[in-house]
Amino acid sequence: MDKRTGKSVLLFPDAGKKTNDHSFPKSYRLSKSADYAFVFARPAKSADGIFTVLVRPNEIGHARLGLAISKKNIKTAVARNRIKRLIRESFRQHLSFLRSVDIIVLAKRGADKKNNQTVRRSLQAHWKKLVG
RNA sequence: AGAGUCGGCCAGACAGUCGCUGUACGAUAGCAACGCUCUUGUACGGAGGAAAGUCCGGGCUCCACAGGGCAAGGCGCCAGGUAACGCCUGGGGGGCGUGAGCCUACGGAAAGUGCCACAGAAAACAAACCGCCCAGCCCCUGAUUUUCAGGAUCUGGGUAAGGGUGAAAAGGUGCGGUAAGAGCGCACCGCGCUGCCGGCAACGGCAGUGGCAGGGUAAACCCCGCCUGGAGCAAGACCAAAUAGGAGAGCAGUGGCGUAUUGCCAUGGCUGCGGCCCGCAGGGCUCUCGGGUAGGUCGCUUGAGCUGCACGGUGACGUGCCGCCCAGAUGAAUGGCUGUCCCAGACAGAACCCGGCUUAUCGGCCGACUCUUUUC
Repeated sequence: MDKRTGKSVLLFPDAGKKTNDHSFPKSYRLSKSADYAFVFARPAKSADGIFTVLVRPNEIGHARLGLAISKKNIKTAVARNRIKRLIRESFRQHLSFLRSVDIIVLAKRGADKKNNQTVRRSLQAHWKKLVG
């Protein structure tokens, strides 16, 4: 695989460098059922064969991420963990690009069959479509 | 060298970089009585052998509980280990394998009940299809008749050797015996009983004795012995906003009693209808209290713990001493990217904690042992 291809996929050339913008503390996650209900009520949607992404603007001033990876769609705990980690990582790297929105990512059946690069590209497309 | 058996161990590695999470020590800010929270720095920890299935056994928590019995469920050769077990260790019986070894729900069928397809005469207080043997009536054949010999049908009786059916048909093989047969008799094997010996025991060995009891099935009911109260960390304890609801207290004023302050009694308060009063309808505001929801804190990881050594034990394991702290998340951390290397990385993710069992699993390493072949 070409080294340049891997890096050029990122939206920001400085992604991967040490910047405060790329930390991902607990306050940047949806942690209450009320937060989830807020997004599910009036979401903007974006979907492909891997994920369904729901977005709703919030008043907090930064983006927050919530995950809904069902046991029904992805069987083993190991596969669910992998998908969640990839989503969080992509969210973290695009945090300065994402504005003040609450995001919920739902994984579809078969998402665990895709490799890491495919998953990353899918997520970038979702961020662009919903926020850009 | 090949094939195999048993036991133990590992679970891609390294580097750079960006993150997540816990603890410790700091820094900044906020609330400010210890302290708590936000952000942040440094250091050190951060999934498994099965974390899985949730099939057993415990700890822990709450509820229930005088004692005993019944029911229900589980377990089932013997001894030991253990907190406990359906687990483990050692031993015995049975089965498989040339062997190292492996498998084994392995108590009771002379307490009772049920079931046993098909085949077969018969599947259970035994019975007799084809047979074999004996006797009798009548008939046939042979030698002159009686008589005798042979044969056939039928009748009565004996028999369980042989045939055939079946997973299984009142032990097996052999010799004797008999009309034919039969443990009828004998020898060996099997079985039962008795005694002695070995063993804690299961059980084994030896000797004597009985001709020999009687189908299978108890992961069918059942009998015998032993065990079991129920629910689970969403257990349980604590803090506790908003809203609704509950309990209590107070709230302008007016009149009376009282020397007076205080106090006591009555009325009454707020909203709507109404100009006002009466009246009717409804309960206002403030504070306090308790229950309790969202949410939060604890439970939450120091434990039947791990390592090493010594001792006891065949072993499971136990005892003692030195040392160690080895995940604790909670919309849920342990990862992303880049590079290098190789034998190319399987199954798979902690959720209160332990002990087991079962199931999934790429490959590799170590030790002990067995069989076969070759060489010396």
